[in-house]
This record gives sequence, C-alpha cells and structure tokens, in this order.
Amino acid sequence: MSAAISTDLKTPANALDTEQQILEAALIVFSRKGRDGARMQEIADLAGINKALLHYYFRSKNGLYERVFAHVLEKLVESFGTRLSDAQDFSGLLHAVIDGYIDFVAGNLAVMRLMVTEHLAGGERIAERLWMMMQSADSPPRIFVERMSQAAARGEIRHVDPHQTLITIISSCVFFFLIFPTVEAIVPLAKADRLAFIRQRKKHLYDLVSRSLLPDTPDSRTNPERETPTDR
Amino acid sequence: MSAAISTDLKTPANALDTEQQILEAALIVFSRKGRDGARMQEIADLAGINKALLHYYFRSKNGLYERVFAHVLEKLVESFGTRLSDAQDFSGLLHAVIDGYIDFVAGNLAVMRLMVTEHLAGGERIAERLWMMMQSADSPPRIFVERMSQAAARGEIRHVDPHQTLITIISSCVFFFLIFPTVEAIVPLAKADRLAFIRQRKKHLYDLVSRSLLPDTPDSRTNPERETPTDR
DNA sequence: GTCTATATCTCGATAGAC
DNA sequence: GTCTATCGAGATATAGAC
Repeated sequence: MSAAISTDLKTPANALDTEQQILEAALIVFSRKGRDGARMQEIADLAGINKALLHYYFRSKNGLYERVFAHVLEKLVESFGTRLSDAQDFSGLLHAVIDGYIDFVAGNLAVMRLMVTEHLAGGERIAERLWMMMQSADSPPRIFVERMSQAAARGEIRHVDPHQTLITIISSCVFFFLIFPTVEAIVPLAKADRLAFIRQRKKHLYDLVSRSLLPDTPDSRTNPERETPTDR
Repeated sequence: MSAAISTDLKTPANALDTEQQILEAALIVFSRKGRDGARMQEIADLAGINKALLHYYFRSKNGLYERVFAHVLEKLVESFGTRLSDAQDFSGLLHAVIDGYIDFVAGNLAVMRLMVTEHLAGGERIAERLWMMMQSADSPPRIFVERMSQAAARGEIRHVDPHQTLITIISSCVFFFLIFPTVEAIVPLAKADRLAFIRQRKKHLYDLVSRSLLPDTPDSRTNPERETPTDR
C-alpha cells in the first residue's frame, strides 16, 4: 500500500526480511552458545549481512537477545495453545501431547535449545513468565492434569499423579533431541535413520504411558473408584 | 611427608587445595555459561583467588576447560561403572538404574549441566569419546540392553525395545533437574519440597516403567512375584 | 538500509613484586 | 604460590560514506 509514485531514490528494500533473517540467525547462535558466548560477528555472518546492521535494527546485543527470547516465547505459546482441546478421550489426548511435543521440537530445535540455555543460566526469566501463564486455567499443563484426573475418576485409567506423568512425557519427548549425539552413540537406529527412530519413539512413548495407566482390573467396568494408591 | 625442617621461607601452601578449588569453581561457571560464555574473572571470584592464579595452574582458559571436561568424564565413568552388576532380577536392575541416575545427578548437577552445554555446542567431543566407551561390552547401556533382553526372553517382562526404554529412563531421570525452574512452575510439590518431589519421582518412574513391561497374561504363574511395585 | 572504518571497552594472558 | 598492574587481542558499539 501507499503505492503512489514513490519518487524517493533510496531503496526502502526488504526491511522486514532483513530483520527476520537476523532474528533467525540470532536464535540459532544464541541457542548454541548462550547469551554471553554468542558473537555478533557469527550472527551477522549467518544472516549474510554486516555486523553494523545488527546494531541498526537492534540497539545492542542484549536488546537483540531480548527480542529473540520474546519471539521464542511467542512461538511456544502459540504452538501449545491450541492442541490439547480437541482430543476426545484420554488416549487421544496422550497421542496429541506426545506427537505434538515431538513434532514441535523436531521442527524448532533452536527454540528448545534456547530454553535450555536460559535454564542453564539460571532460568529466572523463564520461571517468572511461566508462573503467570500457569495461573490461567487453560494453560496446557493445567488442561493435561485436569483431563488426566477426570479420566482416572471415570475409571478410564489408573490413578497416577498427573504432574509426574506430565514431567515424564515432556522429558521423554524433548531430552533425546538435546543429547542426540549421545543417543546416536547408544542407539544404532538413531544414527542410521533419524526419522525412523523418531517415529519409533512416538509409538514407544505412547505404549509406555498408556500401558502403565491401564486399570488394575481389566474386567472392572462401571466402577469409577480408585483401587491403587494415587502415589502422591 | 617430607617433614624435615623446611627452612624455606616461601610458603609452599596448599597447592592441591587451590587447584581443586579452581576446578570446582570452573566446573560450576563453565556448566552454566558454556566454554565461551564463561569468564575467567567469575571463576577466580568463585574460587576466592586471583585471576592470575588461574593461568599459573592452567595455562589458558581452554586448558582449564579441557581439564574440567576430562575430570567430569572421569566422574561419570567411575559413577556408572559399578552400579548395574549386582542387581539380581530386572526389577532390581530397574531400581538401581533409576535411583542411581537420579542420585548421581542430584549430587552432581554441574556435571550434568556441563554435559548439556557440550551438547549445545555441538557435542562432537562427547560423541567421539562415548563411541569408544560404548564399544566395550560392559558399558552400562549395553549391560542394561542385554539384561532387559534376557528378562524378556525369560518371560519376566514384555518384549519392548530396550534402547527406547533406556532413553526414556535417562530422560526422565535427568531432564527435570535441568528445567527445574519450569518444573516448579508446573508442579506445586517441586517448589514446596524438592526432596519429597524427587522421592516421589523415583517411585513414579519405577512404577511407570515396570507396569508398562508387565507381561500381557497376568495369570501366568511360575514367575516369582515381580509385578507390584515394591515401592522402596 | 547497508556498508567500511574506527572508537571504546572487556577479557584473556603476561610481567614482575612480594 | 599469590598478588597487582598492564599489555594486547578481540568483542561490542558508533560514525559516516554511499
């Protein structure tokens, strides 16, 4: 818009593209080296632009980092905000959570890595913002915990601590990406065919969790009450 | 030793103590900031000595890092070298692995963090050395895989991919320490009573894995009781 | 908007007194 | 062995041409 005739000789150029390119490059470098370890030169090289442009778009290294971090939080929120709602039963929810987490991390490795470096550096920034998000009743963790409790009350699954289960699922979906070189050294398939390994991993995780949640008395229908201690 | 009279006025002082103090401080700083992000000044401050002493004991920053990394690998090897052998049945092995991993990480958080920063920085150094260790038939992962396969052949547990199971166990024992600020935001107990949460976590993990491995036919006799978690 | 050149500062490393 | 003082490389940040 604002087509007009545009008599200016200056090339307005692709400002948004450049800014976006910088952000992506910065995310990658920051996620591998951390805020202090990252070098502006490396970011500039990866973005295919000059070092001075970094300061033109973002005033300082710290400013750039803040923007990257905020951008990452957005991606996380928008990604997990709309995934858990539509599953019908708990089995469907479990599939959605496992596949959703693994697919997201597989497609956003740098995002995951930046979260980890933030935790290594102390994690206060994350804890602070997470705490606020978690207060909302429709935060993904709360939804999961709530629906798992309901499924247990219904007798669909055993009574098992939903928080512990959630931590286990997240860990199992994320950590192996983080230590993939180690995984490759241990698991032949991971080195030979990464995608096959990931597919196998989804199935393994679903089987693991759903089997562990099978009610103790497979023939007991219509009895919603608990039998096993809720280990909490 | 070398008591003699020691006529020298120079105080030979506690060289070993200082070196050790430096190594510990360096481990902590490197593990949180990474090799490039760490500052020699910060290490010196944490060790309670002067910056110049770092270069006196270890020639360069890189030399210091290499020593720290080598030291960490030693601790890992010696810790996991002698833990899996003595368990009788697979249930015992499972307990040993879970408790062993969690206790080790709980007592050596910086060691775990340094391994993670190495992975973030690329992980070649780790992959390289791990690969060699893994060739040995008595490496912990191989032992676990082997014993799990045997237990399955014996009918003690279901046939489930031992590699995937191992990755899940490691992830579930380690990752929550790494992202503890996030865990605290999700799990009330983790914030309120860290040790209680860790104890609960051990039990949860053992129950999760052992239940998921229960043979399909629950009425099959001839097997010494193993199903109900002995919640230790 | 994008570049080159340069100023400013931080950090790793060394010299030398004690 | 441990410190203070300082050098020099390399990093962030700015100035100014195009």
